[in-house]
Amino acid sequence: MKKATPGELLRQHGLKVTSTRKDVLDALIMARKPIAAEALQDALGKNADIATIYRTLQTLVSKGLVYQTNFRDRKAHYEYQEKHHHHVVCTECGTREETKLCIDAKKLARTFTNFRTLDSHVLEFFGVCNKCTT
Amino acid sequence: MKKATPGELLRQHGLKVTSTRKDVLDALIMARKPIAAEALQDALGKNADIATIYRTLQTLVSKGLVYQTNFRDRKAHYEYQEKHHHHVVCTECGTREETKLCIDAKKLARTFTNFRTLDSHVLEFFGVCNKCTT
DNA sequence: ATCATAAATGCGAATTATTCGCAATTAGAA
DNA sequence: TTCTAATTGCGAATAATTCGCATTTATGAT
Repeated sequence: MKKATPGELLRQHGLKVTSTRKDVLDALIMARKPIAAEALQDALGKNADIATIYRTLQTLVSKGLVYQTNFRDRKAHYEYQEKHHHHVVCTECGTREETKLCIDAKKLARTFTNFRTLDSHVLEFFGVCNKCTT
Repeated sequence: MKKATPGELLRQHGLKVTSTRKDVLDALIMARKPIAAEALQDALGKNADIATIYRTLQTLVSKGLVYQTNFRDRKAHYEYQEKHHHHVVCTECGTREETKLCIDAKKLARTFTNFRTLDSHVLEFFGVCNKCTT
């Protein structure tokens, strides 16, 4: 199957298709990495209002289309979630890399929590990258 | 072995023992749950400056004495890390509960990342609690 | 114990990320 | 096409966190 367009993705998730939403989602897909709201605005060439961007991001996160995380740098980062994954952050230089390292939360939810189901999780690793270690 | 006092903990981690640091660490130990900087100041009876509290928290986090996380509510939460654990957050009512559900990052680091070692990780689960589900 | 010094603190002000209120616009159902 | 609820844009407001700098303090050496 070919990849869905931003508009199709929005529709599939029961969202009204507006140009801002398409633009934001498209920029997130292009970025291929976690990106903060302001950087997203830059990517959009200032064509979008920052408050609208924040509202749009909230919406996308609530639908599971976008992964929201934070790297201990006081701002939220957003990433289009094509396939689920997490990151390793270097506490020295801030470099981030993707990792497949993950946890099967859904399967373990009932054993380890009182929640019936878990919708999502945030998982980020911190360490010192090889460049900074030497 | 009996539990170390805040002062001893600080010394063990190579930190200067100051009264603010002892107070902050003590308040965190008493809290027994994640707490934001401002709430910590309240717990301290306003006796400590908020900027100092933030600096102290950074220090404690960098030494691994304190776990810093965020629950998608725009502020950082800090918790004394006596034994390692994480949380499940209800996206409806904000309730948080502890969970033992975790991942053995150190063991898996070399297989899944290019980092030699991982110092810490943030892991938080989001779902809808039983009260809000019904 | 006293001293010297680097580290930690307190204060106020500055930043910066994020949200709010409201009027104007727009997507999608009828 | 029309109607209506949802979305947007704008400006201003909040709230969390950090900064600069003068003052104080903990600790190691004398």
